[in-house]
Amino acid sequence: MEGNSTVNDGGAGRAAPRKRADARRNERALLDAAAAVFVTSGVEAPVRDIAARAGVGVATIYRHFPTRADLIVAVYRHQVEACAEAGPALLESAASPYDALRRWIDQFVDFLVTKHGLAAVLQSDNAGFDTLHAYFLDRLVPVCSRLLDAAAAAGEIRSDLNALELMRGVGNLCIGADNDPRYDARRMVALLIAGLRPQP
Amino acid sequence: MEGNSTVNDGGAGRAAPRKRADARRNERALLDAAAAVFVTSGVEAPVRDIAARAGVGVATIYRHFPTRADLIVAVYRHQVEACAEAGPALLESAASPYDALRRWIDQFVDFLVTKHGLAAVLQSDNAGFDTLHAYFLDRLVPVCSRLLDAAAAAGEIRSDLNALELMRGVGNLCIGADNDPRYDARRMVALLIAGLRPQP
DNA sequence: TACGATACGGATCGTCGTTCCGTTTTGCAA
DNA sequence: TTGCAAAACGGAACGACGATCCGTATCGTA
Repeated sequence: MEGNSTVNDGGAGRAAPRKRADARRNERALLDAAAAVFVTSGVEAPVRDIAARAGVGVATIYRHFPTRADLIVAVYRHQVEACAEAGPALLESAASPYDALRRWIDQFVDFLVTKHGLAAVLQSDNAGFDTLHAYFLDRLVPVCSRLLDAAAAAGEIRSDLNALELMRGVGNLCIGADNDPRYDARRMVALLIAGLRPQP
Repeated sequence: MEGNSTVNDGGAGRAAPRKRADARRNERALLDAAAAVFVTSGVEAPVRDIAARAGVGVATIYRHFPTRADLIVAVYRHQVEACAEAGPALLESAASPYDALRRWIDQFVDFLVTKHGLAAVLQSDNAGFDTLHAYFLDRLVPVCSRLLDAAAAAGEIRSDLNALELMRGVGNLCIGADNDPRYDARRMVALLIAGLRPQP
């Protein structure tokens, strides 16, 4: 678990051309800088700020992460993976499939609301963010779908539900959850999840 | 119901200084142009586009509508008012308070999803949009609150609900409802409203 | 018709994303 | 160690945009 983080090391693929030392150093510096700047200024922080924090020129950022989406994905990949892997685990440990679903969504919400502006950008129709969109959806929708199916099979929720739609709904509810103490995204998400139950 | 649309005509106030003819003409032209451009390019369309469409210079836009929020409010004021007034009406005509609430939310959602990018900007933490935020909330939250209270009094929904939070939740769910046929905001909102019912 | 106030329009400034290009660094081989 | 080509770098430069400034044109009135 090391080496060229973003692209290489698919495992089997031919020729890992092995990047230069300064390139690897800068990529690491950029990831650290981006993570730090994201915390204080949000995921839409100016490119120049991130470059400055990392002590590199702006072009270097584009060389390593062609779009902002690539940078964001790289920064949060670990946490997204953790969330994805938590799905099956919860399904085993929780009292019921519905409970597993509820807890998993909670975890996802916890992740989102602590990332300044991530939820907002996650649904941006801005082309160039569709990579980000795609990554999150590809990784998490199947997990959510499994949980949904299990809960539906147990008769705990309605069966006409679509995982992608639910994930987007939850993501949307998390937008602006920071910077306004009057709005509690967790409570709204809880309401949405409560709405999944079979209607009387 | 005419005259200086944005500021004057509060009714009682001293001296409606009566703006110049060209000023009134331009304000009207700007409102029409903005409405048209918002439809095609969304509410975040470049200021220059709107000015060009109206046949005026950019400064004129800022003279009449200091912030973009002012322009958006002016363009949609009628429809927001209509929505606000529909609340009490529905409460009388609907079969039950919960039904009135459901229909009112539906109407609000219909309004939001047909306005390119309005829902997104409605929760933007960007200062300068807080005028917009404030207008929508001031006008609609009390209406929603009445509906909520009525439904709660009838025992149709839980009573621990907050109108502001609900409005923001609904607004958030409407973000990105256009430009992605896989996401149906109406369905998610319906789920959220279903979640309002007293839990078993 | 003349004049002051009002409003106008486009030039201008600062910010930001993105690209371009001359320079520096690195890895490797002689 | 030294030489060199490929790889990577950094900052200048460009275009889009929001916002402001200022010289000019227009309107209402005396």
